[in-house]
Amino acid sequence: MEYDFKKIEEKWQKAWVEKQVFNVSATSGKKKFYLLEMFPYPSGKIHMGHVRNYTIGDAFTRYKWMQGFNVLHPMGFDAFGQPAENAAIKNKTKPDIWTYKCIDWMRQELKKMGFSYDWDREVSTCNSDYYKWNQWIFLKMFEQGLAYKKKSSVNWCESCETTLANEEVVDGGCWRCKKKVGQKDLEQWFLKITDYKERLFEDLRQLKDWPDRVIAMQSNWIGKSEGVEIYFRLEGSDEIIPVFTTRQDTIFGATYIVLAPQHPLVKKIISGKPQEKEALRFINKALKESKVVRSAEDVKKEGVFTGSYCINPVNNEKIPVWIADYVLMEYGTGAIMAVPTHDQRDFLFAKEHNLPMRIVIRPPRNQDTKSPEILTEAYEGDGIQVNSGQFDGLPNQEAKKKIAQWMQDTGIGQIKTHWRLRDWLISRQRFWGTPIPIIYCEKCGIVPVPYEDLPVKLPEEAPFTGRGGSPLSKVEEFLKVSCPKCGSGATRETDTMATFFDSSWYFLRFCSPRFDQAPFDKEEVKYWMPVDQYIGGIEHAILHLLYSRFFTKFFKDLGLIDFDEPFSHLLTQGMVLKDGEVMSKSRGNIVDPDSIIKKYGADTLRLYILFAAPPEVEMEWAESGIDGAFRFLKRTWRLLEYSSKLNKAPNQSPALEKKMHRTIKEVTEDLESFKFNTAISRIMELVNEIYQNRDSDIEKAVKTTVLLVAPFMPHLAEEMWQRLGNTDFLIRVGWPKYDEKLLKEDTVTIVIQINGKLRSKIEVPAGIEEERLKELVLAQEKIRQWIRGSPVKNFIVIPRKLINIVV
RNA sequence: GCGCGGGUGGUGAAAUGGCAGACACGCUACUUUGAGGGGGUAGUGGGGGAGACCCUGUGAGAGUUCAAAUCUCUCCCCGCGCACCA
Repeated sequence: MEYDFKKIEEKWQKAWVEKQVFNVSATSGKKKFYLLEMFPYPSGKIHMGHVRNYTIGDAFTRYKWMQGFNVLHPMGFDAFGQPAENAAIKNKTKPDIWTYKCIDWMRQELKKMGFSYDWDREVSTCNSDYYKWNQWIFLKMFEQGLAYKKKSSVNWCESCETTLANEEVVDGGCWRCKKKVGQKDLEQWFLKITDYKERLFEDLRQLKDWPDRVIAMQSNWIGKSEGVEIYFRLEGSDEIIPVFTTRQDTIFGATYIVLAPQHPLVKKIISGKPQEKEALRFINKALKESKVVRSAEDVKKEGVFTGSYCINPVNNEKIPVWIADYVLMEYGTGAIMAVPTHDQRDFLFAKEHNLPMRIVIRPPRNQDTKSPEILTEAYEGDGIQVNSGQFDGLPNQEAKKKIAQWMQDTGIGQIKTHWRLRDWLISRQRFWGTPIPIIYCEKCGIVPVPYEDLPVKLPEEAPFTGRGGSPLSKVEEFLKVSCPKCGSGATRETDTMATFFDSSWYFLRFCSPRFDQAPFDKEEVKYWMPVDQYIGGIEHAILHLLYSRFFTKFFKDLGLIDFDEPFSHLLTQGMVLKDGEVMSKSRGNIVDPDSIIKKYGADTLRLYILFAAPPEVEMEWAESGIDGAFRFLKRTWRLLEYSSKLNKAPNQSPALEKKMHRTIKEVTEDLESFKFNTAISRIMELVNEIYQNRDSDIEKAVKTTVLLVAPFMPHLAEEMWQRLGNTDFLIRVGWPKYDEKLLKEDTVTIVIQINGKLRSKIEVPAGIEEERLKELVLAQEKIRQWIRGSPVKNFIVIPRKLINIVV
């Protein structure tokens, strides 16, 4: 009875589809569970990262089914994006043809893994019946003033001829083509996510079942900080330069201020100064650089003196005004007060350019506050105020509050809350995305496309040359329209939406994927949402999750839903590495899941990937581990042979029964916290125990084993279940239960330590009294020799576990 | 630079204050009269010992504790994220 995985896997994959076992509908009275994995970009082939993500999700889905939940587990494709356009340029094909081919391919591969998806709910974001609702949502946002246009200096990739969000710039280069990114001024569409900053920040508290790490990243990204805006007057002028700081306690140590190169006052300040030429050269150079300049270690702190001075309002000191590219126009007021003694970046800059310093906070152990020149680095910690006028002697945290209030009272500054979060640029000068449903009319201006005219469809044909902006702008029949308001000639917006827009609400679409009255059916969403368990890569910890949270809050405000947060539980899985590196085409270290499936079957791949490491951490791909997984499958399979001999077998072994119940308990607990690796190892132990007891009645234990492995290796489990004489699909069979009474042990082994070192063990009745235990231990020959008459200073008893004798 | 993870045998990893290395991979020996990534049994952190056993050991160092892989501090290294965030 060979284990023919190919035949078995095909058989059950077919059966699941034919009997529609994973097709669900909202059924009131039935407890629901919505499990979602981040849908893939259809690049063509699935990679190990997908396999890991979806295997984790599938195992949990099947477990939830067996627990009696009505489980929604959908799959779709995040199908818009630049690779399709690049493929069109390169291969003289069309983005839609390329994309749909890739989707077909990937769907095939996902099916071969035996994942429990309700395929009837599949969506692709590039279908007009999906992106129509992107446009609908955009129009709603436009009505609310949440979608607006502004001119803004954006990252511009010459190679891709497109704007890039800051998020899309990696090491000063385009995140796709890696080429250097410059800047360009364009009228762009933005979404006013900043209107939601308080709620996005406050509601993080609701997300108790998200990893702390992700909460921390989101929190830092939104970046609420309380501080003071301080007003510096330009010397010999009425011009005021506002500066935001959270370190107002260091204001007496501000020895210069620095403006961003884009600061509006820069040109005025330098004009007519001897430094003007040099300053202009520096500014022009800085403006050409992309906005995202990440500090490499060897990057010098570059900057120039403007020739102007301003007045530090707390002590009327005249301090120089500099320009430097380490100050960003986008953050704060585009100007900073520099305190080199207490900010490391300012310190490095001051050293480089020979600027003055003053210590204003004394570290707890350091008395010398007169010689800043001997410092080797800035002191950023807490301490006592010095050289700070009336605030001398106060602990700086206390001074922080007092100084803020004093500034507010005297008008030197104003207490302000500052947020880091900026509005979201969604315009893309690309073809393969959702057209922004806006029309420009010479008479009426910006006119939204009427709802009844949606969707604004992408044209069938467009020239894909890769040059000179978006292909859409060259398609006449798309471009030329009549104004919906006045009927005169007008043109369409040719920008398309960033694909993050598409994925910010797909989890809602899955609840009613064919609904044609609105993006989603309120009633369906009411039943299924929120997503009970969301699973995906850590790389989406900020943007995708933040945007999805933003959309959810927006829908709530529209009255379409009644919850604040879309994802109750979040699991971020680790990456799959090969030889310590991420698998990638460029590194040439990709292991194709398909080749593993051919050789060993999907169940083996699933088992291996779950067994190799806990889901949250990176896992190292080691092919040798596959053999072990394959062996375990065959070993489990062979249990059938022994169970066929069952009839003759005498009673069940009590030890085996005990092990069985213990295993059920442990596996259940492990699954609840996604510890698949230890869950599997416990099942392995149970199987080992069955083999030890194969001469007794093992029927119950084998059946239990089949149920326990069902989430991990479902094809094999279904086949075994059937051969054991059952007819139900496993997801409809209840998850096994354990008997608490059988878990109790009559005796326990207690470890005996002397001075913390393991010296002996003793087996005693489980309920033994402490005094009796003490007697027994001290009577042990070995223990007597170790103690050798020294007085026992301490005798620590940890019930049922351990004794430590201190002598 | 900032933020977040992590460092345990030859390998993937267990153990989250209480027996370090569960479960696997690999390796070694034996075994099964049928080879080719078959099954079974035993062994396997390092050092010492014929042996019962002993010493030692979780990146380095210090601390807390009866007891530390686990908690605290300093340092080193690796990975990931980021908008030099004032």
